[in-house]
Amino acid sequence: MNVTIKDVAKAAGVSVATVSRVLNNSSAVLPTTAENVEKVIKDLDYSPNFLGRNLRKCETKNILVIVPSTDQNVYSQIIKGIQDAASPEYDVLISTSYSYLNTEMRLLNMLFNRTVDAAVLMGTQLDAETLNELNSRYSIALCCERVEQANVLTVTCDNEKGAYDAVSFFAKKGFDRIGMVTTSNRVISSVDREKGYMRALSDNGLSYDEKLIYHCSYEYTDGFAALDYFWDMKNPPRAVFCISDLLAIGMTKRAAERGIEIGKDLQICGFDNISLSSMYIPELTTVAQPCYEMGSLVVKKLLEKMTTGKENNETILLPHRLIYRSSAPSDDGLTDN
Amino acid sequence: MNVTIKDVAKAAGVSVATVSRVLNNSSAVLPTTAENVEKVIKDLDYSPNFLGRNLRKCETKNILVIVPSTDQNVYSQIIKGIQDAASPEYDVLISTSYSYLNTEMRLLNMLFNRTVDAAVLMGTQLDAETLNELNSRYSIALCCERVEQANVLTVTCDNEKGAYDAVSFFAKKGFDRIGMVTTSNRVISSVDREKGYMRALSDNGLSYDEKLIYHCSYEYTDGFAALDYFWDMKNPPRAVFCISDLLAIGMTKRAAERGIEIGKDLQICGFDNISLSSMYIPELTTVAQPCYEMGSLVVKKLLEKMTTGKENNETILLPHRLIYRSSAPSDDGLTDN
DNA sequence: TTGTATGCGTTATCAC
DNA sequence: GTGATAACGCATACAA
Repeated sequence: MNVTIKDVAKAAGVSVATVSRVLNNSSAVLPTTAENVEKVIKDLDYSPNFLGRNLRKCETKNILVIVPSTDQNVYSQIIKGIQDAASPEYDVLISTSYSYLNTEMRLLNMLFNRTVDAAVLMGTQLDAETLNELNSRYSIALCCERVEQANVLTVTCDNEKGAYDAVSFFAKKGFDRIGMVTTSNRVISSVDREKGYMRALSDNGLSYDEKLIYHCSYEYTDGFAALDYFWDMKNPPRAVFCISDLLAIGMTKRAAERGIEIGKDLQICGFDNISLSSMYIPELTTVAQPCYEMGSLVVKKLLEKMTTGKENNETILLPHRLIYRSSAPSDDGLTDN
Repeated sequence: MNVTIKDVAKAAGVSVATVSRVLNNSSAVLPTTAENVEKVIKDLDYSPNFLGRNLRKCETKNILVIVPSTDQNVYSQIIKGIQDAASPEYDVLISTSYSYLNTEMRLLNMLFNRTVDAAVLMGTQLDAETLNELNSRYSIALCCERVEQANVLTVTCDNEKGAYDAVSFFAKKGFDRIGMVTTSNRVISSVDREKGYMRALSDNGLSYDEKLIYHCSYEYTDGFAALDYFWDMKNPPRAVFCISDLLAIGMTKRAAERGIEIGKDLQICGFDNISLSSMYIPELTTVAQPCYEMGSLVVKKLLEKMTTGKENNETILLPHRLIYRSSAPSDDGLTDN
């Protein structure tokens, strides 16, 4: 077996209590004995077993972050914010659910069995009832994707307003037929972005045409079909708002294949500002989520909640930002709103 | 406090030992008592505290995976392979080091303090000596990036041969001046890829010209300067091999800005086959690493090592694949080698 | 300032 | 088939 606190105590000629004390520099220990113990610890290359410590203290200083995936999305940027806010007090453990409810449940076991003290759920598949039940017994928070009726600490951005701003921008630029690509899956962020689209149409005196809405899945390749759908209409929209950058990039890719020039023949705006959006050719105009801030804030609030013990189930909407790049018109001549 | 095994035992009118037995269905329990206990477990919504279990069993069934980052690289694809190979017996905990040695060391504490049973290190900053020391006391493995002199279980791909194939391809297509973009940082995969470049030149009767090598960092934006460097030469190379897709995409982006047509004026080949490489315009010719297989295999071998207790510090090179896309010539008229 | 003793929640060994 | 009970490694209340 490994070297334990007992071995250190024996070698140092003190009690385990004293060793424990120097480990946690909890109460006063004579400098000389402390020095001696530390020397032994180094000599024996002792490293405390946290299973014992955690069991005793009823805490692990681990935070679990469940993300659907880490490829081509906003999560890796959010994770950085989470990490920084948690460090150095807490370690952040990331796990991917691949959007499977079963996998997510299995990962949540780490919360139930005390492997972690808290969990941040991004794009959760859990329903409101389950979340509320969970929230009453464990420290959890949502990030990115809120859940309707869930009374759980949530940090996200104003998806409705983000979409509203993007679509209003197109309207103000003179486009009267504006398409939208959204998900068939009724994810709340998509629904919110659809609402923003609707409100922008209405506020700008544009009529709603259901043919201008294209429903599909999340994949980049779904953007191909979206482009074809719109461009093969009798009277194609000349501006399209996509509820995600990935779909927008899929459209752009397909447009290039068909010789359609994005930013000229067709204007496209995405949502998220994933790192890819500024790397692409052409660069993608998009609604930026404040990823780092979202990650940072959700952990800050969560830890606050854990230390104070005060209930806090607020939903915080962080401000988005419309980023003008080449896939859509510049913002010249428009006053800020 | 929470409901424990004791509470269940009391409520079920049996001993904690019996409850433990039904939990682990270790030894035979009367079906009727088992049924009863399970009912109580459900009623009390009991969930075993793994800190106790782990402490007792000296294992956590957790595997730590340390990655430099998850944005725009091969790691997210490798993680999927790791996850699948570990599941359902082990949980996979991912943590990002952002390539900081200090952070990596801090994360390795989870190994020392028994929060995890094993660790997979990707692109580690640790030196061979430290790794060997670690390997003698803990279950670790390297993936993606090997470390010279480190006698540790390693799964990666044949970087030298991958580069060799890419550069040979250019040579066979008639290019006699082939550039290379590599990292100033002496990372072993870069060094191996450079070696492959050299050997391909030599095997194809091409002379080495140090001016055709551009050294920079890892960032996508470093590709910009690389493009400028080559294109502003008196006699620019018409084919360039980049040791990473990200650098190749940076070059492509800058080329578009300058009106240089990649795949026509200039041929570019990357390395890695990150998901972005097939999404980009133009699509990137690249050397594909078998990411999923690498992740899957490293965990398989690691678990094998842990269960059998047999030492296994082999280095396994998985086969790469040259993927022909639009940023470089097609492979028409070339025989397979 | 330091040591002794107890308990955290669980599993495993031994009786019965 | 089941129940006591010791142990896992540690932190802490209490005694000294």
